Amino acid sequence: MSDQKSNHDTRERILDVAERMFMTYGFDGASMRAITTAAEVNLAAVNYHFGSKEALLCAVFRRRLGWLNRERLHALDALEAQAGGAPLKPSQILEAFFGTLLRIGEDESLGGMTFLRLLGRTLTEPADFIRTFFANEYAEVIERYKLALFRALPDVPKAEIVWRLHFMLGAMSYAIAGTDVLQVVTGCELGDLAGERAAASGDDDAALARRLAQRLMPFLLGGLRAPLPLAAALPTSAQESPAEGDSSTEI
Amino acid sequence: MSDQKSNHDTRERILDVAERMFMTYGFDGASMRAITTAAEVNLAAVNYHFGSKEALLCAVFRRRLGWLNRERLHALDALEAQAGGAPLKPSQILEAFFGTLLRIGEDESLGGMTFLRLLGRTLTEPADFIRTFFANEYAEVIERYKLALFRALPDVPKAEIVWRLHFMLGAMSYAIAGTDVLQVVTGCELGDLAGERAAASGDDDAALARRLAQRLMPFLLGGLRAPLPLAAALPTSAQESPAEGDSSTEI
DNA sequence: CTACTATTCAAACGAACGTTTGAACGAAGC
DNA sequence: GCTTCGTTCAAACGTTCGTTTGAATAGTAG
Repeated sequence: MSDQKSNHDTRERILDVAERMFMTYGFDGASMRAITTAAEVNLAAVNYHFGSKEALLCAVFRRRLGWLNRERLHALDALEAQAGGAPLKPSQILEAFFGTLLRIGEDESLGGMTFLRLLGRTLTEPADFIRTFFANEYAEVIERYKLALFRALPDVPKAEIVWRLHFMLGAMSYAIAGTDVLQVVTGCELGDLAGERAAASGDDDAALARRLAQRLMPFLLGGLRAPLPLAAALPTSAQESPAEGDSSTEI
Repeated sequence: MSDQKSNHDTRERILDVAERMFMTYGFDGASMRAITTAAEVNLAAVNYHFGSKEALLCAVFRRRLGWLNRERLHALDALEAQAGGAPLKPSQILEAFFGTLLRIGEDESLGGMTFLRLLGRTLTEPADFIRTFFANEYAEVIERYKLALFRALPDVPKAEIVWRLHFMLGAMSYAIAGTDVLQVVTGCELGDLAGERAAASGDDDAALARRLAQRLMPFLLGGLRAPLPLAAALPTSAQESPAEGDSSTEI
């Protein structure tokens, strides 16, 4: 019955199934019994190999985020080396950050759209262990990219850049998680998207990922370089907020 | 001990507490026992007044979304009446849609930031009853605004507008839900945001909501009007995709 | 063959969950 | 006063959850 399940085969099979079920049903909604049954392993296997359900979720993410964060840092290193000390272009930075992420969706061996959707969805889960896990996992990468954006946009207040980075992450997360409500909401009574998605279901998810990237990147860039809001009614932070008069057209 | 709890007082108190606890712990994470204990009502009160936990969540949203959707439709009606048949400006449409939403955050009697955060968070919950509930609740409003955007941006392919509406909803949802991971992620080692939020905690949430709106609207508008992606590698949908050459600067 | 380690398995554990029940309570109508 | 109806209450129901346990089963080295 059991073909050749080496020691690591069970672990990997659990991770694959857990990735898919956490994505579909959420962390609370995917029970250990459902996961282990679908993975055709014993109920106790998860606790034996990973320790707990929470540790399993972290393991699911660690398997993918290692590659992602490494690749993101390499991409930034390469860009900065190529620029030779000069500030990067915002479009380059976004391409390195979001393009690398979206490439996961095109490659099933990196997790594919399943992992992308899981990632986008899990970022909003309120459980504490998830929050601290992602904070630790993302800290270095975010810090590097934030500094790169600061250098790329010296005339934009740093707080504004952080806000917009926040907005961009949100737009991306929803976009990739969005088989949900929003797909239903925005897709109602419009055949175009449905038709596109139906046509894409024939292809791999890879095509959908490429299309998503092509659509998302210009949006993010447009948002990042949008005119600054008027400085009125922002009396608290008396930080660097001068000279946004003409930056509105040039940022 | 019990002051003067009229019949409706219990219902309202349950709704208030449920709103806050669903926001903090999520739908699964907030147990009936925790909710009823915090509301100082009997455990059976929820099932008596609302029928079930799922119905309670829907009631929490219905209490707020009624006002929101009505206001959104009125705002659009007013704009279109004022324009007298001419297409609206995209900024007007976004202001009517997102500005109305963000005004909730400024008014505690409309739910305040608590409800905004709950809304942003719940939109990603994978439970089926939540998806269908929001789909029904939002259908009319989204349809109206989508058509308004189509008329406002006649040179932009409709599918592209829907994508960008999707992105905007995502950016907004994350922005308002974002006490979470993203606040931690983007806030690490940057004193500005933390300082701003600390300073804002002195004020109401209203100040935070206003600041958020001021920051979010330009970002969304910039994303909506960003240059279109190149039509290359999009062979499937042979729809209206001409004339994006100069629309990149003017949309 | 034996001993040992790593893994799998069926079974059970205690806790927490959403929901139901039937009695008790209190104000209003006749 | 008595009944009626909407509401509250303590208690329990049955289910499902994540986790633990101890025996059974390979696979490997001595």
